Amino acid sequence: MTGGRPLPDATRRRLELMERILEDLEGQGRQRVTSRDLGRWLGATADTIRKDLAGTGPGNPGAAYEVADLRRRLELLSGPRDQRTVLVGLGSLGLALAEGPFSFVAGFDGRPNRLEQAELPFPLFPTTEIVPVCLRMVVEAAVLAVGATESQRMAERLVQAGVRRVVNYSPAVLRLDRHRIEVWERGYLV
Amino acid sequence: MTGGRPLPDATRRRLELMERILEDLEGQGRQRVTSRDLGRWLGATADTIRKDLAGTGPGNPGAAYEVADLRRRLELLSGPRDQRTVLVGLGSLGLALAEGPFSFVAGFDGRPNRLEQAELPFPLFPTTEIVPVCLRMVVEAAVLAVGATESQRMAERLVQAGVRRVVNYSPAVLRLDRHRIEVWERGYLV
DNA sequence: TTCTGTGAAACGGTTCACAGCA
DNA sequence: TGCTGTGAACCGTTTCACAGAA
Repeated sequence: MTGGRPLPDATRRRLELMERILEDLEGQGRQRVTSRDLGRWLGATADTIRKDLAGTGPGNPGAAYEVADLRRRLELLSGPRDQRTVLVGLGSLGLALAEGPFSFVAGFDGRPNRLEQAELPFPLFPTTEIVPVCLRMVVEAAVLAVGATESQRMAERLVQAGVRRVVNYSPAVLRLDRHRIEVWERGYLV
Repeated sequence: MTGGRPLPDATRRRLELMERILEDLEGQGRQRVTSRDLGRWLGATADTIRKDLAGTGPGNPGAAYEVADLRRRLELLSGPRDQRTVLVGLGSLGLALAEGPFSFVAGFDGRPNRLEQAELPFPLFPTTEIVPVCLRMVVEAAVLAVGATESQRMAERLVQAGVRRVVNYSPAVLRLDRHRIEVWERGYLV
């Protein structure tokens, strides 16, 4: 991957997960990983993993990959991972997600009392303000935690506001142009 | 797809989403959909959609697919969708998910007071009981809503109990054999 | 015209097979 | 022996091109 060769899609997905697995392994003090183990954890074969890593730098033939080393290689590829993300919906699910691993830059809810009562480390706005606020803040991603009846409308507003990625925790499927917007459906198992 | 021809993997994934989209469209009283629209909503081209549907039955060349009809076709393919699912972790996130679109057959938490206090429509057990309870109940899927430090251990217990699908809402990545277990990572955006 | 249906070609990704290093 | 690296074959999926129906 010396030049700016575009990573295959499937590879990119695996590499992103791999990065977090390596983080975890390093935190546990583990020094090496084989392509075989990585393959198991990523749902791929060892061959595929080695291909994914092809060109990112030399490994240790005969030994195994050095965790810290491998991590450094991937960091170069992945670039900055944090995205400016907003939370839409401050019900019990939304509030629970607010504590989670996301770091939100703003929150929205349609109910005025929610906006006053919630104690969150980011500014809150009514959902009618989604478009102007997201445009001003240059928001890239959104987490949707609203009811089934509102999700589609809220999602459309987010798209209108230039959001490129939506993680949908609402119980309804979103009908968005998935050629332009990346949608992750979260509500159901299947 | 007349015989029991195995559906391509990519196709199956799209069909599952499509089924829920059709449900929604029918609920809104919409009568027809084109392969082009479905493609947009599913992140594929119209060609691909038509190929996915190839052999499931006749469409209406010149007109478009009839929503109700298409839905009936897919139901035959998909079979029963509900799975026996358990919820692990009864913190704020777990409790919020308990209200959500899942229908759980049991819940687990490591803290005895949580088991007493929570008012949920399914039986609760300490996490030490995961293996026997899940085996007895023939559980197929689990939703993990515990902290980063516990998730790996809980996941391993679930696997030991025969669970085949884990939806991970914890902030840590799971290291499981994804050849055998289907894992959905939910914690992070990427 | 606008739609679906469908072989055939093209593409992308995985697996194979084997070379090379510890 | 156990590991990585990599061209080549293989296979699943998508795209193309066009036939046919409303």
